[in-house]
Amino acid sequence: MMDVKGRNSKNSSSSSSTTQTCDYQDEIMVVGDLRRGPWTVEEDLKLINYIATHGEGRWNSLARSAGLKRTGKSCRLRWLNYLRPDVRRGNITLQEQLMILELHSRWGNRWSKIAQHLPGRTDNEIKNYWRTRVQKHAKQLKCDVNSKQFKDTMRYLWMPRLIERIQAANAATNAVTSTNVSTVPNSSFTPNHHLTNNMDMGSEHLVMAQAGITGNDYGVAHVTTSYTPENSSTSDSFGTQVSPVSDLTNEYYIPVNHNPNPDNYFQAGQIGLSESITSPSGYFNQGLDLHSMEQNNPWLHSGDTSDNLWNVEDICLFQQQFCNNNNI
DNA sequence: AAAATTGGCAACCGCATCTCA
DNA sequence: TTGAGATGCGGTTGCCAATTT
Repeated sequence: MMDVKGRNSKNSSSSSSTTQTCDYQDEIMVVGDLRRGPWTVEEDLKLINYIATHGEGRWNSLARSAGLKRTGKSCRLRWLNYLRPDVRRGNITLQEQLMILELHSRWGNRWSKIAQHLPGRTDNEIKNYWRTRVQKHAKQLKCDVNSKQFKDTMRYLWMPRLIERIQAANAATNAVTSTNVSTVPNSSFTPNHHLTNNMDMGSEHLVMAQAGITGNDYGVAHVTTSYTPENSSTSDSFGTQVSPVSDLTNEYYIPVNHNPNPDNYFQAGQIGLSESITSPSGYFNQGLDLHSMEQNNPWLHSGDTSDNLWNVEDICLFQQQFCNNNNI
């Protein structure tokens, strides 16, 4: 592939190695036959029409055949990240945020893999979300995004809070739609139902179901247990507990098996989201009162669905109590 | 009101892996 | 088996709008 640098690149050495001259045209750099930079509507239409007729794949020849003066890579990226009809745009929902946090804690920066569990979201979008939102919080805390401190904060404060807000939203939705329950397909999650599907529902299913997203192929959830003070303070053989703060009753699994291979996590469906949002050593029973924290933080109820789920004061309080409770 | 800073995001790059002749 | 081209992935860049100073 021709190694050319566009206007976005600081490195101009490569372009000087080419024999072509640069010519700004409609604010888009043109090097030889190749255009770079933002796509025009015309180019988008060309790409859409070509793919509609011939399908996607073989991007280099596609670019040529479609009459696009772009690299194959550029065409592919444009299609996958922007033009594809099933690309979801707009704000990342609470459920999606929860999924991203959960999956990232498990897989790290495997954006593509994470994106597979967020229908319609691209790896690029998730990556951008992580960098702009999540890393921002790490920066505020003056800690590394990969540090245990930050991960703990994320897991024990941010994620439970997300769940609470999802539940709150669901409760409001259910209140509105409760008179029309019969219209909900059986694939949707219904609280207080003990459903059976051999535990084959992964966490994305749980979140989807919990979010009340219907009409998908996720099947039926298997909900096995409810939170009680007893089981909240004791762990199963995998140390799994449920946070009473989040009141996960009926909404998350208590895992019964452990699959050591993260790649098989969802396929096996043996471990639910609960594993990642549960508390260490019954932590939530030891005195942290997130509800009182919320009462002191009215902004938490602002209705913002982005990332105002916690602030630095929250986190400091959390960390202080965490250390106290664990004699750190 | 203007300048500086920040945040969000599209698009690019290099590298690794896959595919196929 | 091998090598060239295609594809996919994660990291990075830089534009631009919004916000702050």
